[in-house]
Amino acid sequence: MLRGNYPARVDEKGRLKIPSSFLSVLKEQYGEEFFITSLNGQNTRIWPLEEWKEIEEKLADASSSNLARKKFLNIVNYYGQVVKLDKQGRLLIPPRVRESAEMRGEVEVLGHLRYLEVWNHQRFLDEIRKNPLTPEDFQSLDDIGV
Amino acid sequence: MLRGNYPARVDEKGRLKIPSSFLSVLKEQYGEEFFITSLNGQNTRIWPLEEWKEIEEKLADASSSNLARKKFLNIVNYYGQVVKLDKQGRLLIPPRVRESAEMRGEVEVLGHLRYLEVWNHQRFLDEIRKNPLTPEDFQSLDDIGV
DNA sequence: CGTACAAAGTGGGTAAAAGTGGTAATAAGT
DNA sequence: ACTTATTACCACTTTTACCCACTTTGTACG
Repeated sequence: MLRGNYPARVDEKGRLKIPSSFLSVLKEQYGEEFFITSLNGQNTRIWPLEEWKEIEEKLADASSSNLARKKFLNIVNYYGQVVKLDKQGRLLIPPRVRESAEMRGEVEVLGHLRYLEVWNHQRFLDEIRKNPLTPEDFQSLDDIGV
Repeated sequence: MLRGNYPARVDEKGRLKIPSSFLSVLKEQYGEEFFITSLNGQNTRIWPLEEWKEIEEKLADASSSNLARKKFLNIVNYYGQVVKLDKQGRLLIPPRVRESAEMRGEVEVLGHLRYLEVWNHQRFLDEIRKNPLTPEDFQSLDDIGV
């Protein structure tokens, strides 16, 4: 499982070094292949290919007339590419995502259990400042039992 | 399986270079022949001929009075042609499709597991801009289990 | 507290592959 | 038979993936 947050950087060639704490888990539990995409152009999602295949299967089962499904596939497919790790444990961020999600320089790599989410550092800061946890959120979390 | 998106271009002769990541899969898993058509005149579908034959068989089983089947065959046959890869891994887009789906200059080649979908770059952008994922969509995807 | 060793992270060069455009040859149509 | 259109082939340019080497950071031990 992928947890926590590690800073990292994307070099000029668009390569993202996966922090070694994530890397060891990923290599061991999954393979060397990943599906890199974005749901909104704001940040990047990195799924181990195996996890992504499961999602594909679930989507295949859903009605093909489901509008949300169609949109989701369009967007995710638009940004997405299958990428392999290089020997130094880096992933090449596809150009589309790189540009749209501003994947250069300092970034944050967040573990979301089955996938990683990558944010431009500055954008991430702005985001959490704009959206602090509200009393309603705490209520909602409380309901779940957290 | 065909996944993700690679930009490509259609040259003045109407030839589409299949991005090499797709090409290797296609050549290996299928042959050199493809059925190129469109379902709506807006974008292009490229089926490996083998996959297309399977679809034809399914259609053959369906009742010949089925109206949807009739319409589908009409449209698909109107646009469709069988095309072979050239030595450089390019496919000549049939003129009708080329014109109707605006297959010139920059295009997006999207992997849909068993076939490819090709969009005019600008048209595709307009499409996803018009249809962003809403909170309701996320709810709906959540229901599917994604 | 400092030094040395190991691990993690960074940068860049190069060979191979991918992409592009053009030309020649063949076929088709008038 | 000549012109035009189509298909196949060839050669050049650009890009990318891979590999190697250096730098920095963290850690352990003297």
